[in-house]
Amino acid sequence: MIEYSSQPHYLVAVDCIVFGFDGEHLKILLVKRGLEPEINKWSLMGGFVGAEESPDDAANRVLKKMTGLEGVYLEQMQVYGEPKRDPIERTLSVGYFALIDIHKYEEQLSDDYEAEWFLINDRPKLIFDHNQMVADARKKLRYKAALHPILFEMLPKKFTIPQLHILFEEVNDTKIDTRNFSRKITSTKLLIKLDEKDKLGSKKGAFYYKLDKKEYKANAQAFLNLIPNIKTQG
Amino acid sequence: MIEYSSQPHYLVAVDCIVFGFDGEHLKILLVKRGLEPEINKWSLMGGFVGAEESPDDAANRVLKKMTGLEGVYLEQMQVYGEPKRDPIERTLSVGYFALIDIHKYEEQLSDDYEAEWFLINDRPKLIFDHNQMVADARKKLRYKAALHPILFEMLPKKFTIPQLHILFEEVNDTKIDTRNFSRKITSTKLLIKLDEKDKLGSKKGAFYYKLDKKEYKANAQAFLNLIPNIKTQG
DNA sequence: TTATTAAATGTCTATTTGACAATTAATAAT
DNA sequence: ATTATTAATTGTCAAATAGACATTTAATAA
Repeated sequence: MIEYSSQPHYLVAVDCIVFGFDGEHLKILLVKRGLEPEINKWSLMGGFVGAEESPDDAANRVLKKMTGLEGVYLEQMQVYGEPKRDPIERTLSVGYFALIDIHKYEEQLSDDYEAEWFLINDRPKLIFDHNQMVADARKKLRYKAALHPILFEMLPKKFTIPQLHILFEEVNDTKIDTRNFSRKITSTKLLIKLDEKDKLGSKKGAFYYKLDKKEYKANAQAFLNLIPNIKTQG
Repeated sequence: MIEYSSQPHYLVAVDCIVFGFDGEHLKILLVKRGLEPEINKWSLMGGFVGAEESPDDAANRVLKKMTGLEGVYLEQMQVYGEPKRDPIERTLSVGYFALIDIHKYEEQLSDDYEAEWFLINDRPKLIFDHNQMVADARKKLRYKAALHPILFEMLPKKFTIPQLHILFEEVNDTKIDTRNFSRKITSTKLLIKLDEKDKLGSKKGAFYYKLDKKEYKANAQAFLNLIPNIKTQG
Protein backbone atom coordinates (compact mmCIF):
# COMPACT_ATOMS: atom_id res chain seq x y z
CA MET A 1 0.00 0.00 0.00
CA ILE A 2 1.37 3.35 -1.09
CA GLU A 3 1.27 6.19 1.41
CA TYR A 4 2.08 9.86 1.43
CA SER A 5 4.42 9.22 4.34
CA SER A 6 4.23 11.65 7.16
CA GLN A 7 2.60 14.72 5.66
CA PRO A 8 0.48 16.68 8.11
CA HIS A 9 -3.29 16.42 7.96
CA TYR A 10 -5.72 19.22 8.66
CA LEU A 11 -9.33 19.84 9.33
CA VAL A 12 -11.19 21.32 6.40
CA ALA A 13 -14.29 23.42 6.84
CA VAL A 14 -16.62 25.51 4.75
CA ASP A 15 -18.03 28.90 5.65
CA CYS A 16 -20.92 30.50 3.84
CA ILE A 17 -21.45 34.20 3.38
CA VAL A 18 -25.18 34.33 2.76
CA PHE A 19 -26.45 37.49 1.12
CA GLY A 20 -30.05 38.57 1.06
CA PHE A 21 -32.03 41.66 0.12
CA ASP A 22 -35.04 42.91 2.06
CA GLY A 23 -36.17 45.39 -0.57
CA GLU A 24 -34.12 48.17 0.89
CA HIS A 25 -30.79 46.91 2.06
CA LEU A 26 -28.24 44.22 1.51
CA LYS A 27 -28.07 41.80 4.41
CA ILE A 28 -26.10 38.81 5.55
CA LEU A 29 -27.26 35.85 7.51
CA LEU A 30 -25.27 35.03 10.64
CA VAL A 31 -25.56 32.36 13.26
CA LYS A 32 -24.52 31.98 16.85
CA ARG A 33 -21.66 29.59 16.91
CA GLY A 34 -22.59 26.31 18.54
CA LEU A 35 -19.24 24.99 19.66
CA GLU A 36 -16.18 26.02 21.59
CA PRO A 37 -14.16 28.11 21.29
CA GLU A 38 -16.06 31.36 20.86
CA ILE A 39 -19.35 29.60 21.51
CA ASN A 40 -22.39 31.89 21.21
CA LYS A 41 -20.44 34.48 19.29
CA TRP A 42 -21.77 35.51 15.89
CA SER A 43 -20.19 33.76 12.97
CA LEU A 44 -20.76 32.68 9.43
CA MET A 45 -22.59 29.44 8.99
CA GLY A 46 -20.10 26.70 8.48
CA GLY A 47 -19.15 23.16 9.18
CA PHE A 48 -16.51 20.57 8.58
CA VAL A 49 -16.16 18.75 5.31
CA GLY A 50 -17.22 15.16 5.87
CA ALA A 51 -15.38 12.12 4.64
CA GLU A 52 -17.82 11.35 1.87
CA GLU A 53 -18.48 14.81 0.51
CA SER A 54 -16.74 17.51 -1.47
CA PRO A 55 -16.47 21.05 -0.12
CA ASP A 56 -19.28 22.01 -2.50
CA ASP A 57 -21.41 19.26 -1.05
CA ALA A 58 -20.57 20.40 2.45
CA ALA A 59 -21.53 23.99 1.73
CA ASN A 60 -24.86 22.89 0.32
CA ARG A 61 -25.45 20.66 3.30
CA VAL A 62 -24.67 23.40 5.79
CA LEU A 63 -26.92 25.79 3.93
CA LYS A 64 -29.74 23.27 3.83
CA LYS A 65 -29.37 22.46 7.48
CA MET A 66 -29.36 26.04 8.65
CA THR A 67 -31.81 27.67 6.28
CA GLY A 68 -33.88 24.76 5.03
CA LEU A 69 -33.18 25.89 1.48
CA GLU A 70 -31.94 23.80 -1.40
CA GLY A 71 -30.70 24.70 -4.82
CA VAL A 72 -29.55 28.16 -3.86
CA TYR A 73 -26.93 30.08 -5.78
CA LEU A 74 -23.62 29.10 -4.26
CA GLU A 75 -20.19 29.96 -5.48
CA GLN A 76 -16.78 29.06 -4.19
CA MET A 77 -14.88 32.14 -3.21
CA GLN A 78 -11.48 31.30 -1.83
CA VAL A 79 -9.60 29.25 0.69
CA TYR A 80 -8.53 30.66 4.00
CA GLY A 81 -5.58 28.75 5.28
CA GLU A 82 -3.39 30.76 7.60
CA PRO A 83 -1.87 28.27 10.03
CA LYS A 84 -3.13 30.12 13.10
CA ARG A 85 -6.54 31.18 11.84
CA ASP A 86 -8.26 28.75 14.18
CA PRO A 87 -6.72 28.88 17.65
CA ILE A 88 -7.63 25.31 18.58
CA GLU A 89 -6.39 23.31 15.69
CA ARG A 90 -5.26 23.98 12.19
CA THR A 91 -8.33 24.26 10.02
CA LEU A 92 -8.57 25.39 6.45
CA SER A 93 -11.84 26.93 5.43
CA VAL A 94 -13.31 27.19 1.99
CA GLY A 95 -15.37 30.33 1.74
CA TYR A 96 -18.58 30.30 -0.27
CA PHE A 97 -20.92 33.08 -1.02
CA ALA A 98 -24.59 32.38 -1.41
CA LEU A 99 -27.40 34.51 -2.79
CA ILE A 100 -30.85 33.76 -1.51
CA ASP A 101 -34.29 35.23 -1.66
CA ILE A 102 -34.72 36.46 1.86
CA HIS A 103 -38.45 35.78 1.81
CA LYS A 104 -38.01 32.17 0.89
CA TYR A 105 -35.78 31.84 3.87
CA GLU A 106 -38.34 33.36 6.17
CA GLU A 107 -40.87 30.81 5.02
CA GLN A 108 -38.59 27.92 5.83
CA LEU A 109 -37.13 29.35 8.99
CA SER A 110 -35.41 26.36 10.52
CA ASP A 111 -34.68 28.48 13.51
CA ASP A 112 -32.83 25.88 15.52
CA TYR A 113 -29.62 27.64 14.77
CA GLU A 114 -30.43 31.15 15.91
CA ALA A 115 -29.79 32.55 12.51
CA GLU A 116 -30.38 36.24 12.05
CA TRP A 117 -30.20 38.74 9.23
CA PHE A 118 -27.94 41.75 9.69
CA LEU A 119 -27.50 44.83 7.60
CA ILE A 120 -24.24 44.38 5.77
CA ASN A 121 -23.09 47.75 7.05
CA ASP A 122 -24.22 47.19 10.61
CA ARG A 123 -23.20 43.72 11.62
CA PRO A 124 -21.58 42.41 14.76
CA LYS A 125 -17.93 41.51 14.94
CA LEU A 126 -17.42 37.95 13.87
CA ILE A 127 -15.06 35.24 15.06
CA PHE A 128 -11.70 34.34 13.59
CA ASP A 129 -11.17 35.68 10.08
CA HIS A 130 -14.86 35.77 9.26
CA ASN A 131 -14.85 39.56 9.08
CA GLN A 132 -12.27 39.35 6.35
CA MET A 133 -14.35 36.73 4.58
CA VAL A 134 -17.36 39.00 4.54
CA ALA A 135 -15.29 41.85 3.16
CA ASP A 136 -13.89 39.60 0.45
CA ALA A 137 -17.29 38.20 -0.40
CA ARG A 138 -18.78 41.62 -0.72
CA LYS A 139 -16.06 42.68 -3.07
CA LYS A 140 -16.49 39.56 -5.12
CA LEU A 141 -20.24 39.98 -5.24
CA ARG A 142 -19.86 43.49 -6.56
CA TYR A 143 -17.33 42.43 -9.10
CA LYS A 144 -19.32 39.52 -10.32
CA ALA A 145 -22.61 41.39 -10.38
CA ALA A 146 -21.10 44.03 -12.60
CA LEU A 147 -20.56 41.43 -15.26
CA HIS A 148 -23.12 38.73 -14.69
CA PRO A 149 -26.81 38.74 -14.03
CA ILE A 150 -26.66 37.06 -10.65
CA LEU A 151 -28.46 39.55 -8.45
CA PHE A 152 -31.82 38.18 -9.57
CA GLU A 153 -31.03 35.30 -7.26
CA MET A 154 -31.81 37.57 -4.33
CA LEU A 155 -35.21 38.59 -5.65
CA PRO A 156 -38.49 36.72 -5.83
CA LYS A 157 -39.48 35.09 -9.10
CA LYS A 158 -41.56 38.15 -9.85
CA PHE A 159 -39.84 41.45 -9.25
CA THR A 160 -40.02 45.04 -10.39
CA ILE A 161 -37.46 47.28 -12.04
CA PRO A 162 -37.39 49.65 -9.07
CA GLN A 163 -36.61 46.71 -6.77
CA LEU A 164 -33.81 45.63 -9.03
CA HIS A 165 -32.58 49.18 -9.19
CA ILE A 166 -32.32 49.55 -5.45
CA LEU A 167 -30.57 46.20 -5.22
CA PHE A 168 -27.95 47.26 -7.73
CA GLU A 169 -27.40 50.49 -5.86
CA GLU A 170 -27.02 48.64 -2.59
CA VAL A 171 -24.56 46.11 -3.90
CA ASN A 172 -22.47 48.74 -5.58
CA ASP A 173 -22.90 51.31 -2.88
CA THR A 174 -23.61 54.01 -5.40
CA LYS A 175 -26.45 55.91 -7.02
CA ILE A 176 -27.50 54.81 -10.47
CA ASP A 177 -29.64 56.94 -12.74
CA THR A 178 -33.05 55.28 -13.06
CA ARG A 179 -33.44 56.04 -16.75
CA ASN A 180 -30.06 54.73 -17.75
CA PHE A 181 -30.40 51.73 -15.50
CA SER A 182 -33.75 50.85 -16.96
CA ARG A 183 -32.43 51.15 -20.47
CA LYS A 184 -29.43 48.96 -19.76
CA ILE A 185 -31.21 46.25 -17.91
CA THR A 186 -33.95 45.91 -20.47
CA SER A 187 -31.48 45.90 -23.32
CA THR A 188 -30.08 42.66 -21.97
CA LYS A 189 -33.29 40.94 -23.11
CA LEU A 190 -33.16 38.94 -19.92
CA LEU A 191 -36.43 40.30 -18.57
CA ILE A 192 -39.97 39.41 -19.47
CA LYS A 193 -42.59 41.97 -18.58
CA LEU A 194 -45.71 40.60 -16.93
CA ASP A 195 -49.20 42.04 -16.97
CA GLU A 196 -49.38 42.19 -13.22
CA LYS A 197 -48.34 45.11 -11.09
CA ASP A 198 -46.86 45.40 -7.67
CA LYS A 199 -49.05 47.92 -5.88
CA LEU A 200 -47.28 47.93 -2.54
CA GLY A 201 -44.62 50.45 -3.33
CA SER A 202 -46.66 53.18 -4.91
CA LYS A 203 -50.06 54.29 -6.07
CA LYS A 204 -49.23 53.79 -9.68
CA GLY A 205 -47.72 50.41 -9.10
CA ALA A 206 -44.74 48.89 -10.85
CA PHE A 207 -44.93 46.13 -13.41
CA TYR A 208 -43.59 42.77 -12.43
CA TYR A 209 -40.92 41.14 -14.51
CA LYS A 210 -39.53 37.67 -14.53
CA LEU A 211 -36.30 36.24 -15.83
CA ASP A 212 -36.16 34.78 -19.27
CA LYS A 213 -34.59 31.52 -18.14
CA LYS A 214 -33.50 30.60 -21.60
CA GLU A 215 -31.73 33.88 -22.23
CA TYR A 216 -30.43 33.80 -18.69
CA LYS A 217 -28.67 30.51 -19.11
CA ALA A 218 -27.35 31.47 -22.50
CA ASN A 219 -26.06 34.80 -21.24
CA ALA A 220 -24.98 33.92 -17.74
CA GLN A 221 -21.45 34.66 -18.86
CA ALA A 222 -22.30 37.89 -20.62
CA PHE A 223 -21.22 41.52 -20.18
CA LEU A 224 -17.57 41.68 -20.95
CA ASN A 225 -15.52 44.40 -22.48
CA LEU A 226 -11.91 44.46 -23.58
CA ILE A 227 -11.85 41.59 -26.03
CA PRO A 228 -14.14 41.94 -29.04
CA ASN A 229 -16.91 39.37 -29.18
CA ILE A 230 -15.92 37.82 -25.90
CA LYS A 231 -19.55 38.19 -25.01
CA THR A 232 -20.30 35.08 -26.98
CA GLN A 233 -17.47 33.12 -25.45
CA GLY A 234 -17.16 31.20 -22.23
CA MET B 1 -7.96 21.60 26.11
CA ILE B 2 -10.76 22.05 23.60
CA GLU B 3 -10.85 19.74 20.64
CA TYR B 4 -12.90 19.41 17.50
CA SER B 5 -13.69 15.85 18.53
CA SER B 6 -13.46 13.27 15.85
CA GLN B 7 -13.70 15.25 12.64
CA PRO B 8 -11.75 13.73 9.77
CA HIS B 9 -8.45 15.24 8.73
CA TYR B 10 -7.13 15.46 5.21
CA LEU B 11 -4.00 16.15 3.31
CA VAL B 12 -3.95 19.54 1.66
CA ALA B 13 -1.88 20.26 -1.40
CA VAL B 14 -1.35 23.04 -3.88
CA ASP B 15 -1.05 22.68 -7.63
CA CYS B 16 0.22 25.42 -9.89
CA ILE B 17 -0.81 26.01 -13.45
CA VAL B 18 2.14 27.96 -14.76
CA PHE B 19 1.50 29.94 -17.93
CA GLY B 20 4.19 31.33 -20.14
CA PHE B 21 4.45 32.90 -23.58
CA ASP B 22 7.26 32.22 -26.02
CA GLY B 23 6.41 35.06 -28.37
CA GLU B 24 4.14 32.91 -30.46
CA HIS B 25 2.13 30.59 -28.29
CA LEU B 26 0.74 30.18 -24.82
CA LYS B 27 2.48 27.45 -22.90
CA ILE B 28 2.28 25.68 -19.60
CA LEU B 29 5.04 24.30 -17.49
CA LEU B 30 4.70 20.68 -16.46
CA VAL B 31 6.85 18.36 -14.40
CA LYS B 32 7.34 14.66 -14.15
CA ARG B 33 5.75 13.53 -10.96
CA GLY B 34 8.32 12.39 -8.43
CA LEU B 35 6.29 10.11 -6.20
CA GLU B 36 3.93 7.20 -6.36
CA PRO B 37 1.33 6.73 -7.58
CA GLU B 38 1.66 7.78 -11.20
CA ILE B 39 5.36 8.42 -10.77
CA ASN B 40 7.05 9.80 -13.89
CA LYS B 41 3.74 10.85 -15.40
CA TRP B 42 3.34 14.47 -16.39
CA SER B 43 1.60 16.63 -13.83
CA LEU B 44 1.24 20.13 -12.57
CA MET B 45 3.84 21.27 -10.13
CA GLY B 46 2.51 20.84 -6.67
CA GLY B 47 3.22 19.89 -3.13
CA PHE B 48 1.70 19.48 0.26
CA VAL B 49 0.92 22.41 2.48
CA GLY B 50 3.32 22.30 5.39
CA ALA B 51 2.44 22.80 9.00
CA GLU B 52 3.88 26.30 9.24
CA GLU B 53 2.69 27.74 5.97
CA SER B 54 -0.49 28.93 4.31
CA PRO B 55 -1.55 27.55 0.92
CA ASP B 56 -0.29 30.77 -0.62
CA ASP B 57 3.07 30.23 1.03
CA ALA B 58 3.13 26.67 -0.19
CA ALA B 59 2.39 27.66 -3.76
CA ASN B 60 5.18 30.19 -3.70
CA ARG B 61 7.55 27.67 -2.21
CA VAL B 62 6.74 25.06 -4.82
CA LEU B 63 7.17 27.58 -7.58
CA LYS B 64 10.48 28.74 -6.18
CA LYS B 65 11.73 25.22 -5.77
CA MET B 66 10.83 24.11 -9.25
CA THR B 67 11.54 27.19 -11.31
CA GLY B 68 13.93 29.16 -9.17
CA LEU B 69 11.69 32.17 -9.51
CA GLU B 70 10.39 34.41 -6.75
CA GLY B 71 7.77 37.11 -6.71
CA VAL B 72 5.86 35.78 -9.67
CA TYR B 73 2.24 36.56 -10.32
CA LEU B 74 0.27 33.95 -8.47
CA GLU B 75 -3.45 33.82 -7.94
CA GLN B 76 -5.61 31.37 -6.11
CA MET B 77 -8.03 29.73 -8.46
CA GLN B 78 -10.19 27.21 -6.67
CA VAL B 79 -10.20 24.19 -4.44
CA TYR B 80 -10.50 20.69 -5.79
CA GLY B 81 -11.93 18.46 -3.17
CA GLU B 82 -13.76 15.48 -4.58
CA PRO B 83 -13.31 12.67 -2.05
CA LYS B 84 -11.82 10.28 -4.58
CA ARG B 85 -9.71 12.67 -6.60
CA ASP B 86 -6.53 11.15 -5.23
CA PRO B 87 -6.70 7.36 -5.26
CA ILE B 88 -4.31 6.85 -2.36
CA GLU B 89 -5.64 9.12 0.29
CA ARG B 90 -8.06 11.96 0.51
CA THR B 91 -6.25 15.11 -0.54
CA LEU B 92 -7.69 18.50 -1.23
CA SER B 93 -5.79 20.62 -3.65
CA VAL B 94 -5.79 24.37 -3.95
CA GLY B 95 -5.25 25.32 -7.55
CA TYR B 96 -3.14 28.38 -8.38
CA PHE B 97 -2.40 29.91 -11.66
CA ALA B 98 0.90 31.63 -12.22
CA LEU B 99 2.06 33.94 -14.97
CA ILE B 100 5.75 34.06 -15.63
CA ASP B 101 8.13 35.47 -18.14
CA ILE B 102 9.28 32.35 -19.90
CA HIS B 103 12.73 33.77 -20.55
CA LYS B 104 13.33 34.51 -16.92
CA TYR B 105 12.58 30.92 -16.21
CA GLU B 106 15.04 29.73 -18.80
CA GLU B 107 17.74 31.76 -17.13
CA GLN B 108 17.10 30.17 -13.77
CA LEU B 109 16.45 26.68 -15.00
CA SER B 110 16.62 24.62 -11.85
CA ASP B 111 16.25 21.55 -13.98
CA ASP B 112 16.28 19.03 -11.17
CA TYR B 113 12.59 18.51 -11.62
CA GLU B 114 12.41 17.70 -15.30
CA ALA B 115 10.17 20.61 -15.93
CA GLU B 116 9.17 21.25 -19.51
CA TRP B 117 7.12 23.77 -21.41
CA PHE B 118 4.24 22.50 -23.50
CA LEU B 119 2.01 24.25 -25.95
CA ILE B 120 -1.29 24.73 -24.18
CA ASN B 121 -3.05 23.09 -27.07
CA ASP B 122 -0.64 20.21 -27.39
CA ARG B 123 0.09 18.91 -23.96
CA PRO B 124 0.26 15.41 -22.58
CA LYS B 125 -2.51 13.90 -20.53
CA LEU B 126 -2.02 14.74 -16.89
CA ILE B 127 -2.65 12.79 -13.72
CA PHE B 128 -5.76 12.91 -11.56
CA ASP B 129 -7.93 15.96 -12.17
CA HIS B 130 -5.05 18.07 -13.41
CA ASN B 131 -6.51 18.22 -16.90
CA GLN B 132 -9.60 19.82 -15.47
CA MET B 133 -7.47 22.23 -13.51
CA VAL B 134 -5.72 23.37 -16.65
CA ALA B 135 -9.01 23.85 -18.43
CA ASP B 136 -10.35 25.88 -15.51
CA ALA B 137 -7.20 27.92 -15.25
CA ARG B 138 -7.29 28.74 -18.91
CA LYS B 139 -10.84 29.92 -18.66
CA LYS B 140 -10.04 32.00 -15.64
CA LEU B 141 -6.99 33.50 -17.30
CA ARG B 142 -9.08 34.54 -20.27
CA TYR B 143 -11.76 35.98 -18.09
CA LYS B 144 -9.38 37.88 -15.90
CA ALA B 145 -7.28 39.14 -18.77
CA ALA B 146 -10.33 40.62 -20.43
CA LEU B 147 -10.75 42.93 -17.49
CA HIS B 148 -7.38 43.35 -15.91
CA PRO B 149 -3.95 44.11 -17.26
CA ILE B 150 -2.28 40.93 -16.07
CA LEU B 151 -0.87 39.53 -19.28
CA PHE B 152 2.10 41.85 -19.00
CA GLU B 153 3.30 39.44 -16.37
CA MET B 154 4.18 37.00 -19.12
CA LEU B 155 6.27 39.49 -21.07
CA PRO B 156 9.71 40.93 -20.43
CA LYS B 157 10.00 44.35 -18.83
CA LYS B 158 10.39 45.80 -22.29
CA PHE B 159 7.91 44.55 -24.84
CA THR B 160 6.34 45.65 -28.10
CA ILE B 161 2.72 46.18 -29.09
CA PRO B 162 2.86 43.38 -31.65
CA GLN B 163 4.08 40.99 -28.95
CA LEU B 164 1.27 42.03 -26.68
CA HIS B 165 -1.14 41.68 -29.55
CA ILE B 166 -0.16 38.10 -30.29
CA LEU B 167 -0.36 37.27 -26.60
CA PHE B 168 -3.90 38.59 -26.36
CA GLU B 169 -4.88 36.62 -29.41
CA GLU B 170 -3.37 33.47 -28.00
CA VAL B 171 -5.02 33.78 -24.62
CA ASN B 172 -8.39 34.51 -26.14
CA ASP B 173 -8.00 32.13 -29.01
CA THR B 174 -9.27 34.70 -31.44
CA LYS B 175 -8.11 37.25 -33.98
CA ILE B 176 -8.03 40.86 -32.87
CA ASP B 177 -7.78 43.73 -35.30
CA THR B 178 -4.36 45.35 -34.90
CA ARG B 179 -5.64 48.89 -35.25
CA ASN B 180 -8.39 48.53 -32.73
CA PHE B 181 -6.17 46.64 -30.34
CA SER B 182 -3.51 49.28 -30.51
CA ARG B 183 -6.02 52.00 -29.88
CA LYS B 184 -7.54 50.26 -26.89
CA ILE B 185 -4.35 49.25 -25.22
CA THR B 186 -2.76 52.66 -25.54
CA SER B 187 -5.90 54.37 -24.31
CA THR B 188 -5.43 52.65 -20.97
CA LYS B 189 -2.43 54.93 -20.35
CA LEU B 190 -0.67 51.96 -18.84
CA LEU B 191 2.10 51.92 -21.40
CA ILE B 192 5.14 54.11 -21.67
CA LYS B 193 6.78 54.25 -25.07
CA LEU B 194 10.55 53.91 -25.08
CA ASP B 195 13.02 55.26 -27.61
CA GLU B 196 14.45 51.86 -28.29
CA LYS B 197 13.23 49.45 -30.93
CA ASP B 198 13.08 45.73 -31.13
CA LYS B 199 14.67 44.85 -34.46
CA LEU B 200 14.36 41.11 -34.28
CA GLY B 201 10.84 40.78 -35.62
CA SER B 202 11.04 42.99 -38.65
CA LYS B 203 13.10 45.35 -40.70
CA LYS B 204 11.27 48.38 -39.48
CA GLY B 205 11.44 47.31 -35.90
CA ALA B 206 8.82 47.83 -33.22
CA PHE B 207 9.10 50.30 -30.42
CA TYR B 208 9.54 48.93 -26.96
CA TYR B 209 7.09 49.85 -24.26
CA LYS B 210 7.16 49.38 -20.55
CA LEU B 211 4.46 49.39 -17.95
CA ASP B 212 3.64 52.53 -16.09
CA LYS B 213 3.91 50.94 -12.67
CA LYS B 214 2.08 53.75 -11.00
CA GLU B 215 -0.89 53.61 -13.34
CA TYR B 216 -0.72 49.86 -13.28
CA LYS B 217 -1.16 49.62 -9.55
CA ALA B 218 -3.85 52.25 -9.56
CA ASN B 219 -5.75 50.56 -12.37
CA ALA B 220 -5.11 46.92 -11.64
CA GLN B 221 -8.81 46.64 -10.94
CA ALA B 222 -9.88 48.59 -13.99
CA PHE B 223 -11.96 47.80 -17.07
CA LEU B 224 -15.43 47.15 -15.92
CA ASN B 225 -18.69 47.82 -17.60
CA LEU B 226 -22.22 47.57 -16.29
CA ILE B 227 -22.09 49.86 -13.31
CA PRO B 228 -21.32 53.50 -14.10
CA ASN B 229 -18.02 54.70 -12.71
CA ILE B 230 -17.14 51.33 -11.32
CA LYS B 231 -13.88 51.80 -13.13
CA THR B 232 -12.73 53.98 -10.31
CA GLN B 233 -13.90 51.62 -7.63
CA GLY B 234 -12.33 48.52 -6.10
C1' DT C 1 -61.67 67.52 -9.69
C1' DT C 2 -57.25 68.19 -8.07
C1' DA C 3 -53.14 66.95 -5.62
C1' DT C 4 -49.79 63.63 -4.80
C1' DT C 5 -46.53 60.10 -5.58
C1' DA C 6 -43.61 57.08 -7.78
C1' DA C 7 -43.15 54.59 -12.39
C1' DA C 8 -42.11 54.84 -17.02
C1' DT C 9 -40.28 56.85 -20.88
C1' DG C 10 -37.53 60.31 -24.24
C1' DT C 11 -33.74 63.24 -26.05
C1' DC C 12 -29.40 64.94 -26.83
C1' DT C 13 -24.28 64.86 -26.91
C1' DA C 14 -20.02 62.68 -26.22
C1' DT C 15 -17.59 58.65 -26.26
C1' DT C 16 -16.52 54.11 -27.64
C1' DT C 17 -16.69 50.46 -30.71
C1' DG C 18 -15.90 47.78 -34.74
C1' DA C 19 -14.99 47.46 -39.58
C1' DC C 20 -11.89 48.75 -42.91
C1' DA C 21 -6.96 50.60 -45.76
C1' DA C 22 -3.21 53.65 -46.41
C1' DT C 23 1.31 55.20 -44.89
C1' DT C 24 5.80 54.75 -42.84
C1' DA C 25 10.41 53.08 -41.47
C1' DA C 26 13.61 50.11 -41.86
C1' DT C 27 16.46 46.45 -44.49
C1' DA C 28 17.39 43.66 -48.70
C1' DA C 29 17.81 43.26 -53.48
C1' DT C 30 18.80 45.10 -57.87
C1' DA D 1 21.39 54.89 -55.54
C1' DT D 2 16.93 53.14 -56.46
C1' DT D 3 13.49 49.89 -55.82
C1' DA D 4 11.32 46.04 -53.57
C1' DT D 5 9.91 44.00 -49.45
C1' DT D 6 8.15 43.48 -44.96
C1' DA D 7 5.99 44.45 -40.85
C1' DA D 8 4.83 48.54 -37.77
C1' DT D 9 2.15 52.40 -37.31
C1' DT D 10 -1.49 55.40 -37.92
C1' DG D 11 -6.38 57.19 -39.72
C1' DT D 12 -11.40 57.39 -40.96
C1' DC D 13 -16.11 56.68 -40.66
C1' DA D 14 -20.59 54.89 -39.25
C1' DA D 15 -23.03 52.51 -35.64
C1' DA D 16 -23.73 51.56 -30.98
C1' DT D 17 -23.43 52.80 -26.31
C1' DA D 18 -22.96 55.69 -22.26
C1' DG D 19 -24.09 59.40 -19.46
C1' DA D 20 -26.49 63.59 -18.25
C1' DC D 21 -30.83 65.42 -17.88
C1' DA D 22 -36.85 66.29 -17.49
C1' DT D 23 -41.29 65.21 -18.73
C1' DT D 24 -45.27 62.32 -18.95
C1' DT D 25 -48.17 58.76 -17.04
C1' DA D 26 -51.00 55.83 -14.01
C1' DA D 27 -52.75 55.13 -10.06
C1' DT D 28 -54.65 56.59 -5.29
C1' DA D 29 -55.72 60.19 -1.80
C1' DA D 30 -57.52 64.53 -0.65
